[in-house]
Amino acid sequence: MDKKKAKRVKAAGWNVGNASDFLELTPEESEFIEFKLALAQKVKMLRQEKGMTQVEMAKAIGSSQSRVAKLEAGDASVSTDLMLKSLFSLGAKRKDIPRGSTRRTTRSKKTA
Amino acid sequence: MDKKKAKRVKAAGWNVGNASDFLELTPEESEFIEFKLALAQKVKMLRQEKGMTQVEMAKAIGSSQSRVAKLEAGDASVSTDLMLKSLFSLGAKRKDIPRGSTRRTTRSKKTA
DNA sequence: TGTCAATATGTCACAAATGACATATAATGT
DNA sequence: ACATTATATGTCATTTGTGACATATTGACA
Repeated sequence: MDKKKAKRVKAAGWNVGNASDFLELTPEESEFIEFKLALAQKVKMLRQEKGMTQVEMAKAIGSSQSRVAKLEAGDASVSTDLMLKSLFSLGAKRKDIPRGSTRRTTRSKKTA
Repeated sequence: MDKKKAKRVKAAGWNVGNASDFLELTPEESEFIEFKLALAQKVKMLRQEKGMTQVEMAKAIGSSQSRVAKLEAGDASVSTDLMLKSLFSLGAKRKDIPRGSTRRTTRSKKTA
């Protein structure tokens, strides 16, 4: 069924328990998760654009490299608060907050 | 100096310590706070549009009336996560997330 | 006036997120 | 191959947010 989405979410590090659990996601849950994933991507993008390392980024927001890594991976243990603080600390404004749907930038694995 | 902003923030329930502390807010801190205030307003607006009470709203997001009240008041003890969950549970989509600046809807007090 | 529903405010035990740290795994250059 | 730097993953003690509850305030309607 909605395997595509399941894979997207799972791939981004969300612990959705098991596949059938996942399919129980309400629309608002999906909306929320996708928003967080979009935030995560944006943070990673902006940081790289600025040529910063995760360590530098961490220092900028008073956190640690490991947390930044989890943040960018879209880990469920990271709050939107931290993501937004990161975004803003990268110079983003309110209007830069992602609204469109989560875009896959990677070229999809090579069907090994 | 920036008294207008100070009043706006303070009025919304942010504990900014004292006025001089407040003036030390970095641009990203301001951006973050204003975003949260905009979220709070939007939640209140949508809920009222739907003719829901805070109690109903609370049940919808698995929380309590008091927390919803604090949320809508822009209380600093409420996370953006809860605000976003509320927004989405009210049927908002990602594109409904506020981007513009915080608008005062009230007609400004009548100069006592 | 009193009553009733909605909202606001304060507190607290519990749960969730945090930064820090260790360590593993890329990635890049020599 | 070996360094070196960047990023990923896992764990944990402390901090922060949470729902629940009591209670106060507000507003509307008789």
